[in-house]
Amino acid sequence: MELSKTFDSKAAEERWFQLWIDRGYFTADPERSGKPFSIVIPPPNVTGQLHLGHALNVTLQDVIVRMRRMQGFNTLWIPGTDHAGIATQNVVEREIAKQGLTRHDLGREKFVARVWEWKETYGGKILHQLRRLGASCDWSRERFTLDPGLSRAVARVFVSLYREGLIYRGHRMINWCPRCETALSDLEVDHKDAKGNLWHIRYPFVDGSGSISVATTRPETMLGDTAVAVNPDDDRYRGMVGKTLRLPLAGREIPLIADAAVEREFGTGAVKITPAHDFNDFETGRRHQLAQISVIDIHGRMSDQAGAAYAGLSREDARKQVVADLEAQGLVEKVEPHAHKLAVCSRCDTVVEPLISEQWFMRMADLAARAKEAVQDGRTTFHPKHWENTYFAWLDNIQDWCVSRQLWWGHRIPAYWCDKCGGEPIVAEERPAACPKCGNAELRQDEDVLDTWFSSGLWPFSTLGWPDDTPEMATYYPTTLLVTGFDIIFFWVARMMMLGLKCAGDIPFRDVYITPLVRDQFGKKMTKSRGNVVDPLEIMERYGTDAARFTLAQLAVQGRDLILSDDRLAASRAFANKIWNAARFVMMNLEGAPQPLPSVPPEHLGLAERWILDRLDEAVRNVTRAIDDYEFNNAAMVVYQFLWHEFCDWYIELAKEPLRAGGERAAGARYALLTCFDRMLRILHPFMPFISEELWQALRPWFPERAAAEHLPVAKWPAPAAAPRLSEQEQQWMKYCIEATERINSLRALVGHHPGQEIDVTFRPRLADASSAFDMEYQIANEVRSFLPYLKALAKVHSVSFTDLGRERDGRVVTTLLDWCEISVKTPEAFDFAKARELTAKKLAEVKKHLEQHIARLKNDDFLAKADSDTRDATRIRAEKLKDEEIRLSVQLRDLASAE
RNA sequence: GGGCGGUUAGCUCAGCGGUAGAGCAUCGGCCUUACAAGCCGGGGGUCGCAGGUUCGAAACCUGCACCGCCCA
Repeated sequence: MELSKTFDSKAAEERWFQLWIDRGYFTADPERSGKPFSIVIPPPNVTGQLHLGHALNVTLQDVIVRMRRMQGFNTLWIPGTDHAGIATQNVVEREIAKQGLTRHDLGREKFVARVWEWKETYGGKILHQLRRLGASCDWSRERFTLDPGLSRAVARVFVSLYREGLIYRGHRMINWCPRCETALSDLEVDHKDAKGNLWHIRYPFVDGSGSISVATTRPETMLGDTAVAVNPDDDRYRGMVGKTLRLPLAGREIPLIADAAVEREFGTGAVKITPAHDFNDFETGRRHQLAQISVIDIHGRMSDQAGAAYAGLSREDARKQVVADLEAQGLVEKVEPHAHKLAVCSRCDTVVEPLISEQWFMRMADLAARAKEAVQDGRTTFHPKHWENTYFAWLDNIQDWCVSRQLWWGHRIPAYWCDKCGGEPIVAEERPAACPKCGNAELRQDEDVLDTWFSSGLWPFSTLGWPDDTPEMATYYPTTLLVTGFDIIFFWVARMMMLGLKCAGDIPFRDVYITPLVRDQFGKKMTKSRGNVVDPLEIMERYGTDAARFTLAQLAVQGRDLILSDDRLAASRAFANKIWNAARFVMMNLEGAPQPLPSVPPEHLGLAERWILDRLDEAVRNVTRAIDDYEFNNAAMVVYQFLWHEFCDWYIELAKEPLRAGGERAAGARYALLTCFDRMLRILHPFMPFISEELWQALRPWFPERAAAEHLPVAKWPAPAAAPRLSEQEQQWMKYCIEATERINSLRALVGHHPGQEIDVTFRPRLADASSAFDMEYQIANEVRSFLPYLKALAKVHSVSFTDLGRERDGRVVTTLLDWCEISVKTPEAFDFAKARELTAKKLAEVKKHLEQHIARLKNDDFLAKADSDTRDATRIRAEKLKDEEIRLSVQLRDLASAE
């Protein structure tokens, strides 16, 4: 058997994912043993397309879910989508608009049927994209917020909260989107920077005693003014408060009032009050019992109350007309450019109109207080923790939530009106047969639907079968973890917390991991309007899904944004290639080897074999801890470092020697190579599920410890050995071996030998050991002999010799100093002594500088008195070494000078 | 206006009280039969600025500057 020259990521992705699904590896069973570990996916919008935020979010969830599954947890990861009321309705409205139809032409029933049709055909595209990422969700449990079960949960919650008085109907000011023709919650409104004007308009006093100027960004709303307000402490208007003004164009008489909320610095210090079209003015109007005159209707057009001259005009046209009319009357004092924030619908970007309207609201104060408590007392924890501040801040300033939407796509509000007796609505899960008061059977269900987030808020338990007592609820609720972006803390996290505590009787999740935001290579947020959105599918296509996932995990640092670059992706692809080729090397050396390979007890393994197995154990410990702590970047780095720089760079090279030697030593090396690969691939699997499975399957027949599991997703997470396989002495030998190899290679490059050329090296004791130089020589020779075969192979050493300090130094050598010895290599005939002197002098200067710093520290009484003893010792030892090195470099410099 | 985060090598980022690190890029040498998507070796940083705490600060505190985000 042989591996192809390169890894075909696409073929592996298709092959393994389908097989995993077919085998049911991701299918959860609440009755199974094992500690539960459950996650619900933050449901993406059903109209959604996979973007990098999703890709990151899902990759991180998958990393942790896969590890937990391998660790033997009873794992559940539920996928699904939300129905995205406005967004989905918009999509279908646009579609039928192509045939010149509006939803009203079709009627509610037909239109909703049409939306369902669209959903069945195109909706959930994003879930297929998540599959391509390798998401190990329990796809048999896919949920949709409009599913019958989830809809039942919605109705149950609405009814019970209504009965408790937590849901009520109110006549209040709300955000209204004139294009979507629906109410919006605060969170569905975006604030954009806009360049507008500040119009200063003169309002004359009725008594003819002049006029007062008000400044406004929305002159068209003046038609609905019912007062002008100034700050009571504003000297400019002292004595005028209480007088009556004549509202231009409308002709109405309105009072000049004083209100402390007026900012004296804004405009002229006098502001017009339009209680029916501005949130602040609404409050001011209430304080002063002002009339509310609605001059703009739900279509965003001027109403009859705006006056015959303006009724029917759009807000934009009305503004032009009002300004023109005021100018004609000479009432526009000045117009100045003004930068301000514009409130727009987050779905369609239309300027939002504050309107007074009758809507359904959820009382939030109490729910919010309990949601806050749960985080304060640590039942739920945010990672990183500082996001708790954002969560608290929102809950502290919470307003009642407008939950009704004037849409057709969504959960229709379970409230029924009796037009005969016209009383309170009847709120019930099922349509009542008749009005309980008058017996009228012709009840009319409320036209509105609920905000999508109402059902999303129930997601952590409605997906588990709530309100029924299901085994899923019993086993998996509260869920373990929610992984989401910070922008969703209000939408999901807070509302899930409130509703989970209220309805399911417990927190919805124990941990909340807030992912970084993915930015483009210039550090800009990716937005459609900027056009800098990167398609993750394209990235997966170009670099392979494994590389894309690995890159995202590697860059996922807590508390910092993530900048994705091609360089990083290419590096991950190179990593996959490296693993692939390491496997090819192993395969090459398996010719004729028995399947499975015989197990070799540690005491029969060579030094290098036991060393790499110990190092792997350390890597396993570190990667496990990092994932436990949601440090995905560190986890990925541990795997990368081990695989590439320990296993490939060192162990594979070390193994070549025993493999060549054959016999028992080769068997030991093969054992170590295969055992490493088995475990390495297991810890790689959460990050790179496909290549790991591909190689695991290829090598599996030879694994000395044949796994019970047939495939990696259900293979056991490796457990490190209880004790290290190397003694301390042996650990030191390996350290010396690696160090000596690096130094000799460095010397080889310095003297200009060809990389492949074998060289002779001399070991001698350090100058500092001069007092016992002879013993030292003996000891060093012993140390080196314990790893000499490795050294010869790795550092391409032809012969080694040992000498004590007593013997004459040959001037034509270059030397390097280690903790335990110095190593010299002869210089060739053609050697650039001047350059070598320059380098040595530079190094010497550096060493001197460091040495002086250390000496100064050791002479400092404060340091000696206050630093702890470990630090003092370390400083002393370091100073000795520096001194040693200083002498050695000086000697070398002198030698180089005399040798030429 | 309130708040949060960031500022470390050319780029992307670790480190968060005791010798400044990684990956990529760069430079020199190697096609050494696992891998040129590679191997070996090297160069490169007064850790945003200014104060303070400390024997000692990239790290802790304060202020400032700039960048980004959230909320009003």
